Amino acid sequence: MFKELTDKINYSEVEEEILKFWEENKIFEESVSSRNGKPLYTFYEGPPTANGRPGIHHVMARTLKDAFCRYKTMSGFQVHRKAGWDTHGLPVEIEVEKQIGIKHKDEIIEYGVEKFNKACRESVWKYKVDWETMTREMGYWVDLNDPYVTFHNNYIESIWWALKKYYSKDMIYRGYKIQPYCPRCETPLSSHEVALGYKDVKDPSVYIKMKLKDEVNTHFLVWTTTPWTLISNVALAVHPTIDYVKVELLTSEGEETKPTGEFLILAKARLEILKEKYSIVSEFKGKDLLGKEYERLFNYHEVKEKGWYVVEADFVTTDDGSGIVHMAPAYGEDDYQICRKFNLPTIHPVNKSGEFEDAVTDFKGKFVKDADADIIQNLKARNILYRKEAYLHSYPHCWRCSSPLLYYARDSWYIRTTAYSQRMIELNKQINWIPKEVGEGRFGNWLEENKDWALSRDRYWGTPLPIWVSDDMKEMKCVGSFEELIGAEWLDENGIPTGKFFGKEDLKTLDPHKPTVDKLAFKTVNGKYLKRTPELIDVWFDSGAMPFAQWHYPFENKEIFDSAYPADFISEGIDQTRGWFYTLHSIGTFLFDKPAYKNVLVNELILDKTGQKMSKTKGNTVDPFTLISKYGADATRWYLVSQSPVWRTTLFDEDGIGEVQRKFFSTLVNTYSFFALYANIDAFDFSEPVIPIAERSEIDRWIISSLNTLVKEYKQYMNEYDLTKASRAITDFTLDNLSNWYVRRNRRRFWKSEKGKDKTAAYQTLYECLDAIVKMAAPIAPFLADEMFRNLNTATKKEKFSSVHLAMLPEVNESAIDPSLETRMDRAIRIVGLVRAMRMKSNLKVRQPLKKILIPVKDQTEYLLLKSIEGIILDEVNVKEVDAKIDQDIIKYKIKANFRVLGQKYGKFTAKVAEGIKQFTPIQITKINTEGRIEIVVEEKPVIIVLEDVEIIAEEIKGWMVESDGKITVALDTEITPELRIEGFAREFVSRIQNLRKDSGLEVTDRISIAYSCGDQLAEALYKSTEYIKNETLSVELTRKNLNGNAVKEDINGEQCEISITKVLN
RNA sequence: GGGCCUAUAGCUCAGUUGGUUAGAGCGCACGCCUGAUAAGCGUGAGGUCAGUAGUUCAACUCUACUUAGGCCCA
Repeated sequence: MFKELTDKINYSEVEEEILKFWEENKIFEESVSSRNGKPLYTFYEGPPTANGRPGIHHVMARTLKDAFCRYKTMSGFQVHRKAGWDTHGLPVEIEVEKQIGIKHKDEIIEYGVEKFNKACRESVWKYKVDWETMTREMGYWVDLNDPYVTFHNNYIESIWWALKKYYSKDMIYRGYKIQPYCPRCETPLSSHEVALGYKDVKDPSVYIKMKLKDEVNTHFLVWTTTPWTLISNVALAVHPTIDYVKVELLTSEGEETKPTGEFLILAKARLEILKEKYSIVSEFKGKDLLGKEYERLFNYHEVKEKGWYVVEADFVTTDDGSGIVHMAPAYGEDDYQICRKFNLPTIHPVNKSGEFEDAVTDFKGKFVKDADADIIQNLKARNILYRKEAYLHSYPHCWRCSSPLLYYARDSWYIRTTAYSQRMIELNKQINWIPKEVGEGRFGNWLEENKDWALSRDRYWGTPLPIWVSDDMKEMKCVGSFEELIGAEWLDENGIPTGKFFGKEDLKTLDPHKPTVDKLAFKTVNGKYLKRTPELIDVWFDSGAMPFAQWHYPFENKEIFDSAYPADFISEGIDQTRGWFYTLHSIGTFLFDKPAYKNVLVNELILDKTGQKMSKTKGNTVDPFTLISKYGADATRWYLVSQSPVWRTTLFDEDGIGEVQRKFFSTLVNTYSFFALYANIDAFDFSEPVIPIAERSEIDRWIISSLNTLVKEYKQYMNEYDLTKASRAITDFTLDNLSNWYVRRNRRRFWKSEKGKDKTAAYQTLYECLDAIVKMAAPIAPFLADEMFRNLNTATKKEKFSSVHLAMLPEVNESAIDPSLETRMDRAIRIVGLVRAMRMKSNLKVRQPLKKILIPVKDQTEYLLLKSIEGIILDEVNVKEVDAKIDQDIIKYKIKANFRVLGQKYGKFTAKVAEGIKQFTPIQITKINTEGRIEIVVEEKPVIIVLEDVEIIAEEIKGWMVESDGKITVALDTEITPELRIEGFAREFVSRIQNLRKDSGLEVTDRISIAYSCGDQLAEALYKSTEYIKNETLSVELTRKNLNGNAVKEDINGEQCEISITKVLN
């Protein structure tokens, strides 16, 4: 027996049952183990961080991951799915700081780094339960029992191994990094934190004159909004191709202007900033200025390198300022990069509280921002201040304490990624990006502009940088495994060697985090101690190392790693382009000289339904748990992937999930229920031999052909990682082809016909369709698909698999695809539509039989085509005859140009020829139609038009009602003869009886007896159709008698009638 | 400032190598159908295919620019 489902199905309950079934029977585990020995399809899970609650975008990302892993499993691959957790980094620290009430980084030391990190280690799992619940409820199959965790010792040891690889090839170096820094909290901020605190503020905007060394009385005009950085000025930058001018300032006395002998250099496009009159002395490009030296403004510091000359930089613009940019490498990223390029000195006279050091004698001890006014005063006194005003702009502030942030050069460790960026670009070409423009554009450009990776972080909770250095930084040692720590000497709290050494037994209890590793030192041959550099590494290195670190490679699992690198598939949000996608690629390229992944599916943001970004402050976030319990995971998943291509932004509208459920899911369930209802009545269990497709009826062959076409398309889309097209194709087939055409057209075969070959064929055909749909839907809607698969399979035992997720996808049966049959059916569907439209317009309901329709056809081929679908059309539109007319005496044709053909032949002449064709007389149309060619004259030139140059469509048929869709024209005979009227009564009457049966709650197999009372005309019609009526309504008796107004009153095509039905007990 | 993406009906989206009636769903109005139907089907209203210029016999489609929005980077 097939389990009967109703459309009142509670999807969440079904899903919970399926979850239990999966868990009790270890279906996920089996879906992996049952593919032992099969080719691997490698998937890498990008580790989420579990100290934030999961949101709807996580459901999206995980649906994609899950769908393709299931798809590949059902295609015969073995797909291991190891979960992972990203557990280090600033977000965790901030969470813990809040928890224990710390505001300042230094307080962590007071609190105790050990205690602090212990708290971090626990805080990491704050929302683990939520993540696990979400993962389970949404049906994301991933092995949560054996995840990789970035703070685990094995994971960290693998990272150390990788870092030593870098180190030993001289790929790690110390440098400066310009970081946003809060002078009050004394901590650098991440870009994420910076974004939180932009405020509009007024800063001084000053133009300064910088005196050229070798031109008399000539100054560069330089603009800055941070006067305090002028102390550290080391160069000026110009754009090489921008026009610059040298001007002489003029004084005016009355009408007269006099030269002052004072010259300024600035960008030509910025002349407007000059407040007095001037005359242009000369004009030149920026590159002509390169190398020109000028006098230092402030001489507090001695430097070795050459500075104070003009360099080129392409970020210089003429949007504001003077087109000449002051360079202070310690305080700006652009400045720093340029100064590295030209080997300029770096002057950093500011302490960690943001105050000038003593060396800056005039301003020492002042907070730099507060020193601005004094510096301006100083410049003014020296007559090198040209102009000063206020400047309103958006400037970042600390999100915790509101102090203006400073951009600071800080000591930092770098990975020299620029050394192999060309190789990254080459290897990127091997990666299949979906969509490809992310790979070529966003990611490609990022690689083109690659900068060295700032690896270190001055924080506490993270993977320690395994480098030990001497106090003078001259000696270094990089540790690439925990064993290499053996022999290191323990230090006490004050950093004094204790004489105790790290031994083999210490390996067992080692916590490779701070502060433990900081207590170890290596003694060098000349007696110096190497101590660990205090920094951690960027958490992005953690996640980028997961291909090998998840396996503790190379210390263990060499074979596993070798067979599982690179990944076949990864999928994350577009925000990972410069995050995980990059770090995987960068580390992979360097260590293994291979891309880390072959296919990467990028998904875009999910916005709310008005296109606004979802955020907690706006309150427009969507809670995945609520959705899943309300609609079920299947509908949510299906909605997310089918709504819009996943690599475009999705506007999330909850109503859409309801629609998916109502339309697709309930139609599918209804179709299944219909099947189950009659299959149970007829005890169909697919035990009969499969009827060859060739021996089935045409409509069976049609749906099987369409189904195979669908399977083919589906696999193509899935192999292109296009879930949107795949899901839409399934939906369209299920709704249009299967439910609204095949099942509707074939209902009678299930409930009427005797058992036999045709009925069996119908059951087998519908079963095969359902079976295939369920399998194709399984990757996206894993619950309902499994429920239906199991229901189908329990009854038929067609497959040995206990779950659809263990089964194989249907194969495409090419020989079952019959394109001409599909075209024919498409034609029939369109004709039926046209006839329905005409019935509509003349108010003739489909139950009223009509005499005939007439369809003009061009030739014998079309005639035969039409005849082959005649039966379907007649039955569907309730008409007695299809007349396929070839003769044209009563049909008026319209002719129009076939531009596609004509355009190639005539080029510029096309429009004129087309106009000529439009003017054809009916005789000319007939001539070209019968003779295949005709000569016309266009602009006095003879032109031969052949049949392929034109399209001829019937437009009107004399005396008939006509409807056309531009290709096919159908005429309908609307006359209702007495015989047709009688038949119409009978059809209408049957319909009423069926409704009554249904309303009375009768089973479809119950027998009834009917009594009715009505006028003579209707009674006569019913009498004549007695057999038909009894047969259709399963009634044993049909009698006319006086019901005295006590029964149901009906209007049968204008005739009043009373009807009563009674169930007959057998 | 740079890179990438997007712009088609009130809303969400299709639209093939350029070819002459630009489609679907939702919503709205009206009607029909129904022993699988809380469903479905049909009809109707609703489009300067963001704008401008260009290429072409022909542009929603190709090119350039502009405008608006989004994401990323500076």
